[in-house]
Amino acid sequence: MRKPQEFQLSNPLPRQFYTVPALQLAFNLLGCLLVSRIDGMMTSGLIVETEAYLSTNDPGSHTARGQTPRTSIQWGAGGYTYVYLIYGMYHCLNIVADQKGTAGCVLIRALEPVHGISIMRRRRPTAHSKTTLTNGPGKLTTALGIDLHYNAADLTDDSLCLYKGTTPSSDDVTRSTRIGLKEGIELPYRFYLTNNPFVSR
DNA sequence: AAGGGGATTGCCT
DNA sequence: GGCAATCCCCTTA
Repeated sequence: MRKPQEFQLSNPLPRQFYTVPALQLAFNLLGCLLVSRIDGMMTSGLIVETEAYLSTNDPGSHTARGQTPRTSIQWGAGGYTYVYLIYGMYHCLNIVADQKGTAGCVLIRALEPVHGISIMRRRRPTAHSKTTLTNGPGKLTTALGIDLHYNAADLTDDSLCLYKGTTPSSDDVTRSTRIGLKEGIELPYRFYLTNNPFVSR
């Protein structure tokens, strides 16, 4: 478990970090520190689980049937958020990948809490352990205070941004199929830190 | 431990 | 009008 003071919180990751293909970004995001400065409260966590959603040849992606108002942010440059409401009550945070003109994004599925753990507990009173605070895509957005207001946010600003955290070696990363989809279930586009206790179930 | 059902709403056909 | 990249609670073993 990493302590908050171990992390350098100047110089958010730059645009060029994000303007790479979604599969590459999904891998590179593991170990990065995601910081939220929302409603005057700072919370953060290390990214331990991601899923890539591609622009084409990916029936599981929201962009599979072309551009719609909701998904239009994905055709812009990488480094913006794509936040959507799911099942009427939860939000999912994605990070747009690739250059302008190409869709593709990475779903953040789980975090290891670092900063503002007491704030996260207040936002998620049903979580009765540190693990269940952020071990799922809907849980972590609630814990960090992210909703539709933070769709299309620029991650090079600082209300939501990323910092260099730990850099896992490829030996520490497991690749598998994605979770919860009806289509594209056979594609191995999920990445997580092997044996990390904060990965979703 | 595992599985089923209900909650709830913006977006797309 | 019918989903949907989820979570939580309740039941059964």
